[in-house]
Amino acid sequence: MALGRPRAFDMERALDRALEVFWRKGYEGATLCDLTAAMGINPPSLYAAFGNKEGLFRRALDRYETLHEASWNDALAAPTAYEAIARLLESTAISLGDKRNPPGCLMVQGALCGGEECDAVKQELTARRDASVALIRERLRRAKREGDLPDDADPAGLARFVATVIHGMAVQAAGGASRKELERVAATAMTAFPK
Amino acid sequence: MALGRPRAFDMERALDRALEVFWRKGYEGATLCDLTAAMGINPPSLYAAFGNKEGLFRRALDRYETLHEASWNDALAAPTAYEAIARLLESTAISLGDKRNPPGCLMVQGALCGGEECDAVKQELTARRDASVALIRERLRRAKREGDLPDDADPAGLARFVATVIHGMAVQAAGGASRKELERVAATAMTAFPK
DNA sequence: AGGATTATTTAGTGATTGCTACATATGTAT
DNA sequence: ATACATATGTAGCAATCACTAAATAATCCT
Repeated sequence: MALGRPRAFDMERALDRALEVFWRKGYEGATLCDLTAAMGINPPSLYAAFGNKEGLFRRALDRYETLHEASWNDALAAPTAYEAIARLLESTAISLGDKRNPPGCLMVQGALCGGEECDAVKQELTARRDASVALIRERLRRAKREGDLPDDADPAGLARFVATVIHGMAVQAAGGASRKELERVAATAMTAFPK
Repeated sequence: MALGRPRAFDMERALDRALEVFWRKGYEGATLCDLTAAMGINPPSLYAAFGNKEGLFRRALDRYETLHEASWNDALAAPTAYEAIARLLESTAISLGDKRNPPGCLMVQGALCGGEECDAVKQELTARRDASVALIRERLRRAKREGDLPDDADPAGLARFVATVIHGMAVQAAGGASRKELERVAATAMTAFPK
């Protein structure tokens, strides 16, 4: 067992509460007071466990990605590229339309812009969004090798289009769009996808 | 002429500077210190002219919309719905890809989320984004009446799809996407549009 | 039992936030 | 000239920001 006095709060549970706050208010809008209140701990405990606000945010980002990893993997594991992207957009609509979650997407609204003190966080989010574009692109490249996409298809361009639709759906959801509306957007987007 | 001591700064010029700051940092991230420095005035002048930070932001929003009004009107005035949307997406790509502007779109990143003190601003932005969806929808309804869109076309759904792509492009642009990449996204989106 | 190590609570820190009181400056109306 | 009305610069307001010093509490190891 670890040395010293044991931690009195549950890390994962506290992280989930912090995630909820960041998701709802963004990096800049989430105050330490909000965070400690939601997590049920005092500032020194937060700093001992996570370093600082930015460290906590990065951990919350990891947690957020973990929560969505399974549905992304499931979607991209579909036999054809078309089906993979269709499932990806559908699961995005379901997740963004779920009113049990805060509205919108942490990867988008966590820090699209802001004061200089959140430049690093802004960069981190951009990098993670780009990583998800790369994930889609690789799936489409594979599809092209497997003859599943036409030879003249452009995996990079299509991947960016799909990501654009996903991020646009996140903006719609932040503005209160329903699951049905998001699913309709997803279905329309799929008509742009080579079959 | 107006009574009292005349204003020593140019309102429009000052508003443009404020717009630039809000555009780059968002409503929450823009401090009054940033704003007064950029506008070249002291806080009391700002408050006398604009009421408070939120009032200044709303004026900056008006100015932002004015700047984009012409290209929106031009695009939607195209003879066919297809061409109207194509032009709309193209001009969006050009505007968002113009490195002389701050990255991204004020309507999106101005306040997607944030602390409670910016709830009103968040609502205002949502309302204005919804208004632009309505603008597109009305153009598509007209197209349907004119036989320019198939009878089974869904103007509301298509309008929301187009808005979703535009807002997604704004997120890409905030992350540094180039004009070319945005134009490619726009072109791909158009393949989902009935011709 | 006693020392070492880590967590927690309390109570703050200096810096920055949006905003304003007050005195002064600059214009018009009479 | 005097009164009135509005704008400006100086200086600073209370509140909140992210963060921490210091004392105490709870565990392990010897």
